[in-house]
Amino acid sequence: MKIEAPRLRPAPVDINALKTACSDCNLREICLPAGLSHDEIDQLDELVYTRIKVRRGDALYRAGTSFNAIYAIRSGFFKSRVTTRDGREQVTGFSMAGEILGMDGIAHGEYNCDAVALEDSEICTIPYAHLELLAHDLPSLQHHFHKVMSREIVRENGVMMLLGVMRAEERLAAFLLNLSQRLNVRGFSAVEFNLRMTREEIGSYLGMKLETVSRAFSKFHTDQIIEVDQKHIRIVDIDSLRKIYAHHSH
Amino acid sequence: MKIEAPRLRPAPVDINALKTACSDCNLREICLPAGLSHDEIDQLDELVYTRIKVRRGDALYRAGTSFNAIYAIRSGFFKSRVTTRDGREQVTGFSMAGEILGMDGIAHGEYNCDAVALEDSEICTIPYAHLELLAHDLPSLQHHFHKVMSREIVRENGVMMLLGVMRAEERLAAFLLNLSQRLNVRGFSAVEFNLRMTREEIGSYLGMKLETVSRAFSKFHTDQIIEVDQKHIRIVDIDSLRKIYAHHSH
DNA sequence: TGTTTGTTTTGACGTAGATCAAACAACTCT
DNA sequence: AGAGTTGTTTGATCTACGTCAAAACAAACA
Repeated sequence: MKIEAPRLRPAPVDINALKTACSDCNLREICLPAGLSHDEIDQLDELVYTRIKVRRGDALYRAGTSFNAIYAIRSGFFKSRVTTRDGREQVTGFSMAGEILGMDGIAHGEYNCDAVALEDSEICTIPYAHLELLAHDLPSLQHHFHKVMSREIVRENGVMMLLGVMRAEERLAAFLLNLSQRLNVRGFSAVEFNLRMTREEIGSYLGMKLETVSRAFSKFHTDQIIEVDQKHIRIVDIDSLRKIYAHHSH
Repeated sequence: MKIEAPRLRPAPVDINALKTACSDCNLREICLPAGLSHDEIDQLDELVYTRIKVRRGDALYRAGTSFNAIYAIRSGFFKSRVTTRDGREQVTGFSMAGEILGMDGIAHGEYNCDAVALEDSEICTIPYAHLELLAHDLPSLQHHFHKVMSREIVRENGVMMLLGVMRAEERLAAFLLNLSQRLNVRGFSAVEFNLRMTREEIGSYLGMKLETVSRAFSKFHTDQIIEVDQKHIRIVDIDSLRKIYAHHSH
């Protein structure tokens, strides 16, 4: 029997539950409002007036559709992916509550990726034109938005490192440590969680085949570094995981 | 791998030669001023008051040093790289005239990469604090700066695709086509150019070993797709190159 | 001009991870 | 509850690319 990892999110059913403003949102320290004053967040509330639900498997937006908003994840989990003509997908990232999606659309006026929900999710829509106007009035918002974009650049640098120089087990260790850290920031356990994505999606993200992902999981299990039961992961020996990640040797 | 000692910026030789303003710069349609009105570019001129030279092999900035400016390449060629503790480098990008460096520094107040000149280069320094102020007065500058950052995100998406799903020859084809296109935009030949980087640096960027890069070049040569003489490249059959790139099959 | 040092090419061989295949476990839908 | 579908694990085999080695070449320097 699998153990459910602790969750913060209560499942809101009615429409009123969705009418949560940034100022009330428990993600405000992580999300776009991070670093803004109380008054500033109040102004942001007026900007983020549309909240939508995206069901598991549905796309929040698709590559090629016209860009006019960025999105903050209020709850749920997403993958971003780019796809080739011949149908092969590269997962470019996984995103969780408090993270921003859609910044790839600013460049050319259309999104570059698909953003697909890996579980039922709630999304705050931030119309980009409004954001620009508000950023004009709130320098700290402007600055923070730059930071968010820059962080995405830095994150992608890290993925390039992963894909370019690391071996299969190092990649998976890096992936698990990254998830662990981000979940921890959000008040979840750093050592026990449920994966929201398949082995194939992990593999696509890490540039390896699903079988190789599976084998690496099994190897970590054998070495008593993690416990794996399907999507449920428990990190038993995080130091070993860090060592595998940091080693990079050879 | 050679380790370059960090150097302080060399004194510019002729201050007048360097005193080119954005408004006079032939890169203004490509660089940060792109899309700004004449008046707006004049304002930008006041912002970009420091120009420096960086000699081949020297770093414009290094990972970990504190961020306070972004840089526009006026002339020359750069690689950006991230390095692991154990000294392995991943080249995250190559940059040429009109392109912007240093946006990775906004996220955490320090640069995430080293930016190393691959030839003697001239750089326009854009103090970030000033840029934020000016962007406040010039909405179109703000918008364009967002675009530049977003483009970097999109570019990195493409590299992830390269590294994640493409095979060696596809990667090299993509690389050559990308270089060709960017050189062409700048008024250079799209089919004949000199590489500024070594096989090893290309390999690091593309996630393959220098021998594999060399073999792929030789293969293209044998197949009469390109002519290669050391760093000099002539694309003979660009359609074949595109086919190799677009194919992605298998 | 010759010596050194770094870069590129090419060949022979090894291997991490891909591919193929099969059994199984877990969801979905009726 | 049962049938179909999708995801996961594991084994056997294959291969694209890495590794090692050596020679040719080019650039840097004395």
